[in-house]
Amino acid sequence: MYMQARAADGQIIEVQSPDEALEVYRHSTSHLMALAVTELYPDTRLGIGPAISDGFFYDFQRGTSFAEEDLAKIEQKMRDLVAQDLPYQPAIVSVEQAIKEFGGRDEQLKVELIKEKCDERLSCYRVGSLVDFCTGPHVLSTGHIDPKTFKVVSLAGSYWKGDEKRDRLQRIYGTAFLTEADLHDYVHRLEEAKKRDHRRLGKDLDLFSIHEKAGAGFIYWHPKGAWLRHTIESFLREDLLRRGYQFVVTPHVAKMDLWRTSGHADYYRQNMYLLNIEGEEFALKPMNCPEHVTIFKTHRHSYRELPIRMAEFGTVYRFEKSGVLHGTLRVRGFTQDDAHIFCTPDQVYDEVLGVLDLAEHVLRTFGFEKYEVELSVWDPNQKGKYVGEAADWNLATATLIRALEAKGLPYQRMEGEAAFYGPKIDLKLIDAIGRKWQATTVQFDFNLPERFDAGYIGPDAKNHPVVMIHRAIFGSLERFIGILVEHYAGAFPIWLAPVQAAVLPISEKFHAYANHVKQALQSAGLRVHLDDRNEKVNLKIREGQLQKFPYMLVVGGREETERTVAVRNRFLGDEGAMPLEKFIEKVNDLVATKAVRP
RNA sequence: GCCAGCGUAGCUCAGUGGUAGAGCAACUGAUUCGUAAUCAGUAGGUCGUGAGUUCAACUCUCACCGCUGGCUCCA
Repeated sequence: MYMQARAADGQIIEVQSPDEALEVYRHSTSHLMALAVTELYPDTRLGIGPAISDGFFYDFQRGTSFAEEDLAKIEQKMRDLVAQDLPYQPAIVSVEQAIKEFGGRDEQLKVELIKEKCDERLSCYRVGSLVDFCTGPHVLSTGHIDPKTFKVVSLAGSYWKGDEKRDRLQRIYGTAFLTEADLHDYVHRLEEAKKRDHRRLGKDLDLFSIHEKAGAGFIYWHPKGAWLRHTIESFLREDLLRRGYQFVVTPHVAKMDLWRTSGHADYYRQNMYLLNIEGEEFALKPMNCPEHVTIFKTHRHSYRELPIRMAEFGTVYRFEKSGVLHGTLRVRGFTQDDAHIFCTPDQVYDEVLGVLDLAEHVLRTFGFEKYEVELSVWDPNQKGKYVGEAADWNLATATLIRALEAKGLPYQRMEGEAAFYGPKIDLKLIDAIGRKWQATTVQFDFNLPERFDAGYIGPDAKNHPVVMIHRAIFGSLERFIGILVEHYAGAFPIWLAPVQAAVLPISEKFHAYANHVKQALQSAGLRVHLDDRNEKVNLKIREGQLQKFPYMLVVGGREETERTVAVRNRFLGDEGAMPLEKFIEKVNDLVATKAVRP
């Protein structure tokens, strides 16, 4: 057993799993925080206060705002309350009693919640002066919470029930762990994540910049970042060609006519950059699909030509609310590795399987071995929300499931999470420190073929609506590169690294030979940097390590005489001298095999 | 967009109403060096932008822009 807890019926129970114990502990700590807050600020009303993956939060309603300096006071108050060892006392009461109790305390949000969730009876917990509507269980008393295991972390705004039309609440985040060591590890993980932050590394490694003057959410790729992009694009382009894709290129701007046909003018307008030139309306494209359908429609297609797999590195522009922008992970202009597969219903299964296969291969190449799969399906009770026939939806959903099962991919079914135009599969990458990132998506689109009247001629010589599958593997290059930076903490595999080797002459006397080495590597197709500053080799190495160059080649008198290079590996340190040709061979081999580590 | 915090030199950050500071980077010079920072000197800022209060604003007030953490949304 991991912990004793008090269940809602007053019984002492023994919590049987560490996960459950942690949840009880955090939930109890969130009540402790709510007690501290309501004692310090009696004009505060309660929202909800659950345990979450990194700790807990509690939402409060209060006329005045909490300030950052209040957090320390709250934390101190919590410690005082721990010292008082107040019991968590459950009670089972009727709905009428509860509404009277919470109504009397002017806790209107709790009253609303109780009316919504409960029929007859419900449980409440009292701790000190705080009474909360709660199913429990909780720790026995505040004395069972170790003051060294929790922290009040941050302040945020939130909405009641997550609805921006409802009351604005103030959320206070905290974290708690069962042991002091766990809390310490958590703080350490946060620091580690901070070191990997792609915004920090993007600046330090000179990959990209964003400019206030030019607009938030637009990325300027510097030479090193651009190399990454080109390398990633070339890799995918070659792979797609092998898999029977064709590439197209479409404009960044189109007349509103096109967006009216596609429906974007009605349903996506608030996200679009609109232009009015000489009285005519245009928009920057927020999606590539309408233009791809436009190309598809330039010919009549026989079923014999299908499937057509039409790919583009398509740059799209979407107005996003200022508060959501985040480095390269959430921007206003980005390039999707987009493709649309036009096919017949009986080709759908093979095509979906092909996309999953592609995703697996691509993601593995970039060092992502693990990912989570979500299948988003419609809500059959709300058929009015969706376009397309039930038969299409059922076929598409069944096909997605069949393909997932064939690949042996476990998945989570997300009821009612499908887009209005079709069901989809999303893959979430899990990076080196366990965080999840949305990347690959495979979506059916029942909307555009109908709106554009896109079809093919079947064996029966009749027109049939074409099946359209939208898919992206990286999602967007901006986001994917941001994820890659954080995944590798900037130390890219050598095939991706913007600088693959740096040549470090130990003094000016060896610049000639260093130049020779640089030329030789460059001629062999490698990306190389010559550090010919008048600095000590120690400094060059330090900076080279911080720049995460995969290899540094120290050259001095010995190397010049013996026509070698002294190889320093970014991870392993000094590897000793080797002939220049041998080094080139070694690196070319690592590049060709796309080795994740040298 | 909403809540809170923040915006000072290229970068990291001091500076609470009275003449703008440090370290690193840059530049100049010296040093010619063997696996994570050589030494010295020089230069660099309308303190995010615009209004207002004041004899006086980096500092106080308001608006706007941007950033950070969340909410909502999303590739």
